[in-house]
Amino acid sequence: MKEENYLTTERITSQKEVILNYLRNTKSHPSAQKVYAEVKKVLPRISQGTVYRVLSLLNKKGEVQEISTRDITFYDGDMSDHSHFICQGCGTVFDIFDECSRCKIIKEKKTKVGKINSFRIYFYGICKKCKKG
Amino acid sequence: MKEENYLTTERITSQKEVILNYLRNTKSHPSAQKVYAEVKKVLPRISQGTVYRVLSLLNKKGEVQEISTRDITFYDGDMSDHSHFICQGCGTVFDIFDECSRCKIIKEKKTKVGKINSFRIYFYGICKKCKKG
DNA sequence: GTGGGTGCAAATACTTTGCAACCGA
DNA sequence: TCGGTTGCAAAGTATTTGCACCCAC
Repeated sequence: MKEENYLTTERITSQKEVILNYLRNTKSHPSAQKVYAEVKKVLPRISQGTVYRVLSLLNKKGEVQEISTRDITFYDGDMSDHSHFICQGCGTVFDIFDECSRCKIIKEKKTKVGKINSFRIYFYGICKKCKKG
Repeated sequence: MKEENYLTTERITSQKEVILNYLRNTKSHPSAQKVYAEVKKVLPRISQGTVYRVLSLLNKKGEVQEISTRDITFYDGDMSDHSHFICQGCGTVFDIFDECSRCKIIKEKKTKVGKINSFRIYFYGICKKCKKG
């Protein structure tokens, strides 16, 4: 009758280290496929399955965050307090460090959804570049 | 040399009408699969492809809106000004009519992303129910 | 040595698309 | 009639998973 995380010790492997290191040192928001391609340069034998499993694990641990768009899930190694703007045209993810005080209040107060201690804010729209073209 | 929407007239079909009617008259946020299942009760011969195509069309025309989560894209026939809260635990989409004045300002002013006339706001977190369980 | 992690490949699941038939204007 | 739309089925794509082997502790 094993519960989640019951009596298990997480093991540190080079795969995890390389993936986390890559996400911490990029300012882009790579997809799992992109992470796979990049990490493969360092660890040629790594598999897609491992990349997806490690990314999921890191997300659950709060070491990285997932940014899910219509088609692809992107990953961000920057866990500082910021929001994201996702362009519905080209799918690009932009960081928004411009903090919203009203949203800060919502974060700490009751909402119709219930009491929420922390959540992420996403903006969906059309970016400057796509608006032109 | 046909451009997008160049010299084409949109045709009104029962498929479109039934799908739009269904989305306008539900307060839930059904997935394409759910729309397919429900509409099939009225139009037994409708196909998944048609449902996806019509939903995509209605979204482009601004008659309904897509709400994309990690796994599934949901559809909302309510185009009034409101935001969404998406539970990362159970995937449920909640409406948030609690307007954020600061975000309203961002909507109309320049941001680091560029000048944005309209966009949607999404909150990702854990809902009350999932927090308990 | 033990059991969590990994590589590999097959399987999922949602969504898209090619094509011939269909039908609204 | 004309060409946008549909049904059907196959294909596409991101992601997940079963399993035997591997290796960090």
